[in-house]
Amino acid sequence: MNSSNILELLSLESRVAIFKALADPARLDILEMLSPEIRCNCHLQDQMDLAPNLLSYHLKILREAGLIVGTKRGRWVDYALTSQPKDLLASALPEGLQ
Amino acid sequence: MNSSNILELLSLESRVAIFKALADPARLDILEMLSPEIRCNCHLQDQMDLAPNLLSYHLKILREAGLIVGTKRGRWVDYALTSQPKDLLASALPEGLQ
DNA sequence: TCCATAGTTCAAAATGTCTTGACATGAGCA
DNA sequence: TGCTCATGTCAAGACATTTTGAACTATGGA
Repeated sequence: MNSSNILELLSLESRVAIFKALADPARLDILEMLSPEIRCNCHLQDQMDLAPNLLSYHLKILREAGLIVGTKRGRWVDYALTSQPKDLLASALPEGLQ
Repeated sequence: MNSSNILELLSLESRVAIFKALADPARLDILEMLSPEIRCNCHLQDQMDLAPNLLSYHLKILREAGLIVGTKRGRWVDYALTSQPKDLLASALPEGLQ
């Protein structure tokens, strides 16, 4: 499926949610840490100097936008970029910017 | 100049401003109208059902993010996408999403 | 010059997002 | 069971953005 097909499936709301998720320094930092590899919440916590509940809040926004996924592992949660973040993003962009 | 070089030049602030600019339905609409061609403010005005001052506000945010440029033509202003919106956007993204 | 029009700017109210602190949940271990 | 730790949820306040209405600037034409 190419990105113009996905585009028709993404609502304006979802597209806006994706850009809102990206529009915050803390969340850009989180995505950069997740870019090379999967990270547990605890690792992000160590790196970021954010209250734990605030980190949770930012991770939730990224999750709801579809950019990351979290999987439980015992008491911890591992976060990773979703499998096609590039496609998702391309679908969210206006045509001329793809 | 490739996008990783541009990335080093873009401040975190500018990167966030780009995504904030994209994180609004009205502004995504505007960008889509500008994607195929240059449009005068008056044309956008006709299509968008926004108060003129509100349209001005949204155009300003897009301008300040570096996504569009406006050039005066008599009483009107023509708006267009900047020449490298794709590169700009790629520079603003976290590595794994480029 | 005077007027009408296209567009912008400003201040204030309405709305939305972020941050904080207190509390809840659920897994592991004694 | 009872305790601790990692994470998440909730409500309230702090802060930022959007929207509104009024006033302003600049251009073209009578």
